[in-house]
Parts: sequence; C-alpha cells; structure tokens
Amino acid sequence: MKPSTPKGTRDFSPAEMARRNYIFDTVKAVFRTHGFAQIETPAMENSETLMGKYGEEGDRLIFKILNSGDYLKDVTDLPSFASRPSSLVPLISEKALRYDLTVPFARYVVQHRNDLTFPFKRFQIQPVWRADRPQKGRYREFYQCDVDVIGSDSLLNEVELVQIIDSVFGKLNIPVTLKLNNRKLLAAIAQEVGAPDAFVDITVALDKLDKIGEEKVVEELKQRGISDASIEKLLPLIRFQGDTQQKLAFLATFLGENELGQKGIAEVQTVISTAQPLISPNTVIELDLTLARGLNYYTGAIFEVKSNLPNTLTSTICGGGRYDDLTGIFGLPNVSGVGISFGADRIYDVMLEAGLFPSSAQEGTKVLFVHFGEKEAQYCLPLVKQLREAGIATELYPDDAKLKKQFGHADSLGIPFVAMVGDSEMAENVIGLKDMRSGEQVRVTVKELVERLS
RNA sequence: GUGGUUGUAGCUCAGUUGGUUAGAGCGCUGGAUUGUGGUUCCGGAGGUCGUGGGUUCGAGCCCCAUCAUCCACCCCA
Repeated sequence: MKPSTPKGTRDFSPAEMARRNYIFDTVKAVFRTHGFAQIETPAMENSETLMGKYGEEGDRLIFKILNSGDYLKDVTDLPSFASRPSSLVPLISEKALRYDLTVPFARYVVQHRNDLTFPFKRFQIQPVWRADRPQKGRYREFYQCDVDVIGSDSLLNEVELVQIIDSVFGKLNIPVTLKLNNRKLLAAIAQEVGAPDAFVDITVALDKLDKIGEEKVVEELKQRGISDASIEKLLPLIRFQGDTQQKLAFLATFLGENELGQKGIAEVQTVISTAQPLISPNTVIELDLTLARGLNYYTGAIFEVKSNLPNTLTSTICGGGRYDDLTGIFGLPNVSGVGISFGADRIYDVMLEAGLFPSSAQEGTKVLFVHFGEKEAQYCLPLVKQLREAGIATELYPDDAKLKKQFGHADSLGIPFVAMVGDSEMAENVIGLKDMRSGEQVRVTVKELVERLS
C-alpha cells in the first residue's frame, strides 16, 4: 500500500509550519489588540446544528460521520433507499465535521448565553472541512481564522472589522481590495424589480457579468425564472458603471422610497466614510453590488477580500458579513452578530507565490553541539542547559558520529552555529564555536558563547 | 455533481514509427578527509513504468477499464 493523505488534505513540514505559524501569530496578535478572546469548538457537531445553514450547495459539501456500532439498526427496508440515498443519511449519521466556524459559534453563544457578557468578541482559529473537489487554492481541510462580535447592532463593529483587515494584511505586506456590499441593498433591488424572493438568483447572475457579459446574464436570469418585466427593470443596474460614490448615488434614485434600500445605502455609506480615515493605503475599499456570498445567514454588510499582488491567487482570502438572527435558529432570537474569516491556507499560498515570508519566519535551532563520544556529550549537557536557560535554541547531537556527519546535520537543518567540545577544549575550559555561514571559527568561554548567541 | 489533464527512481522530468539490459539532473549513501559542513572529485544503492485486462512474435509507448492527480465549471476561505 502506498501511503497518502486523503484527497484535498495535506501534511505540513517543519518549514511549512514555521511559515503557517507566522500567519497565525500575526492574525492572533491583531485580534488580541482589538480585545477579542479565543475559543475552540469540537471538530464535529450534531448534524442538525449544521444542516440547512449554508444553502443547498453547502449541505452537499458537509462531511457526514457514519454512526458508530450498528449504524443500520434504525434502517428498515434498505433497498427502498436506493432511489433516494440522501434520505438514508439522517438514519445512519448524526454527526458531521464543521463546515465553517460561524455556525458552531452561534451554537456556542446560545448554549453558553448565561456565561457570556455581550457584546461578546471572540476569535477562533481551527480547521474546517468541505467535501469539495480540490483545486488551486481549494482544499478539503483548511484553517479559518474567525473574528466575530455578537450582541451588538452598531456599525462600529463593521468598521472595526475593516480596520482588522487593514491591519492584518498590512502586517503581512499583502495589498488588498476589500469588496463591500450589503444584503439589504440586494433585497431592496429584488423588491424594486418585482421579484422579492429572487435576490439570490439575481445577485448570482449579476456576479457573472464580468465573466459572461450582459446577454448571457439576461439569459441566466430567465433560466432562473425571473420575469421579463423584472429583467427589464434590472437592465439599468446591470449596465451601470461607476465608482463607489457614483454607485451609491445611482442606487439612491434606483431604489427610490424603498425603506430597506435606503437603510442599506446609509449603512454602506457610514461604514465606508467612518473606516476610510482609519485605514492605510494598503487597503482599497470598493462597493461591489455583484457580491452576494452563498451563505444563507447574512443579512447586512458582506465583505470579501482579494490580493492585489500580481501573479498571485485571485480567489477570496478573507470574507464575512453580518447575520441578524443566526442564533435564533438555536433558540436565542434578536441577537445580531458580524464577523469575518481569514483563509489561512490561501493567504499562505499568496505569500509563498509573492515571496513575502520573512527569514524570521523560519528560525529554528541556533546552535548545535557536536562532540566526539559519550564522555564529551556528558560534558556538553550542562553547557547546553545553560544556553537554553539564556533563551538560546540549542541542540546536542545525540549519537556518536563522525564530525563530518554532525556538521552535515547542522548544515542541512540550516543551523547557523556549531559548538564543538573535544579533549583540547575540555582541557582549556573553552568551546569551539563555528559560524556556519562565514566558516569562521573561534574559541570562547561559556559566558562569551552566551553573549555571542543572545 | 460536470468537463478536461497528467501518472516512469525519494523529487523534477526525458524515453524516437511498438524492438536487446528503461535514462538524466537533483536528493540519498560511501570514499578522497579517523577534529569540520556548505564547494570539488570518485564510487554505490534505488524502478512491478499507477493498477487490472486486451492487441502483438514483442508494450513504458497502442486499445479498454479502474484508481490517483492537477486544472476548469458550480460553489467557496
């Protein structure tokens, strides 16, 4: 049998982990300075917690966990399920791997509501699983870094999230475009053109405008059952081109007296004008009316972030939005939340492609002690301990081996210094220290050794 | 779920119209050098050519199936 990981999953080597941790450390540091507290939730949830929260496509992509033991004990007339296999799933599977961190968080909030102080600001960095077909920038297991504020309606939370986006990608040196939209605008547009239930269909079709052009978009709208009259009313919107302020002005007219629409416009306007003076030029904010996001639970602002670096992954590296009633499903109504999720694996891909990882992201052992045998190794142990206590990452080569091999080990691990102890060093109470980059070698006391490597 | 791509050494790949014993670079390993890595030189190990079947005197190469992989669509971080 040839060993391998399951489709769409990966192992991470020490070098990869060092770089991944650089991303996690950066993200965490920003979250903490904004006062978010970390939680974790289990990899698996009860299926009923997850199912129906992500839309039809989402349900299909949830990994289901087969019940333990006699999982067929509740199934009668098995052959009858051959024609409708999906209805067998609830009978043989009651748990599933989490699909995102937001829905488990909503469950967490409801379950622990009596222990929480609202507004509650939490962050969560854990893997999620999707039964997608893997491809570039798409994995079946990947890490999300979520920050959410729940129990507050204030748009200042949206503004804070924009600042966090600016801050994280600023620290990582990735210039980004933050695309902003609002579900209220999308719902209002659908109302105004006389297809109030079809706003998802309308936005999904609009989203393809750049790719397939106006004609095909109209065709797709028809296919999705939008009436000709509604499409006619949509055309001015489809054809409109302009920057964010022009779009808002256009919408103010297009949506007229529509209350939801005016509210959406005001929200977008407030978020942008409040956040703009607080962020760096690293982040470009733009209103993108084609941004829908498939997740069912969003009700207000929606965010999506893409890298502006040339020749890097073009897919979304961060996304999120406001959900007014996600906790309602679990029995706690009228609690609004807003949050975003950083896709660590995609950010990693972008940074690797652009060569953005600093060398400090791969520092390991600083000095390796090499020796000639048992006696010398014993002699090294207290020295090694002293260096470690001084905060210097230190290793002792464990086996008796030729110096060539021990030096080669330091070299292949990229350890910058080798400390050597043999008879003459022991006699003179010194340590041989070699700088592996320059090749320079000196004899120093323990005290000097600590000073040089600190 | 739909369409396509590619499977040859640990890795990246070459392999002519089907023809003797399947190659290269890198990596690994031993030596030159029993107190010195990275550079250099010499040697060595490592392959069921993804898997199963078929065509043929003969298959890494052609055909069928299957699995895996990557890419695109859908959707998404």
